[in-house]
Amino acid sequence: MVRKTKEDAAITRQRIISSAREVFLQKGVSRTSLEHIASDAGVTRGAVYWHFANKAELFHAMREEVYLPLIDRMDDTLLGNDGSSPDPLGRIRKHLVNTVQMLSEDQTMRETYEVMMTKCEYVDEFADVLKSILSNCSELIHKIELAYVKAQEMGQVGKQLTAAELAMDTHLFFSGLLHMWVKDTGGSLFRDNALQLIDTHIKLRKK
Amino acid sequence: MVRKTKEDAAITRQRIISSAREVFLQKGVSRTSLEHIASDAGVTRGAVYWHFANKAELFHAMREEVYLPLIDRMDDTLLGNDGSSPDPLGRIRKHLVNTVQMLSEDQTMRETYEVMMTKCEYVDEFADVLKSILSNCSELIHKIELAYVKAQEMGQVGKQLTAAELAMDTHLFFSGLLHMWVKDTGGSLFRDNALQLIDTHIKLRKK
DNA sequence: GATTACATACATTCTTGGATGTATATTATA
DNA sequence: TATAATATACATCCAAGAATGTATGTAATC
Repeated sequence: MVRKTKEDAAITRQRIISSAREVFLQKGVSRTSLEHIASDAGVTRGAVYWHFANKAELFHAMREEVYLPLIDRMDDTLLGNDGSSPDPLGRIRKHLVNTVQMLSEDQTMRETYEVMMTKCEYVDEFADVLKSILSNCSELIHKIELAYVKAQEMGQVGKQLTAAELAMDTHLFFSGLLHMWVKDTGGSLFRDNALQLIDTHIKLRKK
Repeated sequence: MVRKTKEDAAITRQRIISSAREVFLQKGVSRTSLEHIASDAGVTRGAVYWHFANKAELFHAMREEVYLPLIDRMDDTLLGNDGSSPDPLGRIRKHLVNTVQMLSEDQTMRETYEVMMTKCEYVDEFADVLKSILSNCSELIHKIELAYVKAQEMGQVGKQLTAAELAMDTHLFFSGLLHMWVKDTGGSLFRDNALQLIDTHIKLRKK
């Protein structure tokens, strides 16, 4: 009972990715063998090796499944491509809120973040993932900065600090929040208060 | 040539810890075998197993060597036990600056942070390390809050936000900064600008 | 002489990668 | 349109290495 149709194969591939995410989350990436993933997906290692050259490629597939659509959404919110009212500071806030809400609601995204932040060692084949993250950060900071420039032009935010400085502070705040949110599996410290923490951060630069 | 004196044994133990840190940094914790560590330290696995029950205990020893003294220093700076002038906002700033400077100057601390942030998977025996970190965060946030309370009493900081809110924002900013600092091995984005980023953050709440 | 501080040897368990098998889709051909 | 050829989508098997933990050996110290 082999040689399925292309659609069946695509389903198998997707199942393998989902299983990988789950087992990575439970065992950590290093301690997860391809046999673990295969049996969780109801296939054998043969299937895994057919779709992915090795564990690293599977990891990348898992990551991109979440990251690629995420970046698009962030751009829309931050740069105002979603046709909302011209409220740059509000858009920055909305971007932060949206991301946190997606983490809350989308289990796949939440698990992927948790794997990447606390269940993966960035060495050898995985080392360049960090480079990629850093590069994404640069772009994101720049987009936040653009929003702050507009916010300053509109008088939403004071000019005692530059837009670049404000953007960096916001980005660092949010990086910290995401890290703490993901690690705070109990929820009492950060997860339950994330929206309020964002509001605090935004209030600090109003007027 | 076995059975050294107690001092010799202590030196051996220390060498094993140092080697562990180096090899962890290069290979990641999971891919590091006790044989790797032993040969780097110039001993055999027998010596490693004599001093540590397993890799996890060795990891904890490596971590505590850096963390225990660090927490003491932070308390002194933040709570003003170092007898400096009563400038609470300045003490918060000093705490942030001190930590970044220690990261820059102390290779052992820098490597330990890098291992913990990007070369370790927090599963099974390592899972409770995250709990420990979260718990330390709570205490640290509380100490920052105390400093903000005093800063507000002295009029250094406005009262439109509570000290608890300010402390959370500062802590999240600094968590983000530490993560980015450690990952920014190139240095161009965060390492070279860390002190200025801290000043920006402090300026945002002055007056 | 007992214990310490290791070194050495061994048994076991995991994991990987590759080779090979194989039944079915798909495509080309006639 | 039927069929032959081939590529696909896996499953199965095997060999080899690597890592762990433990058990035991041993020499120096206390």
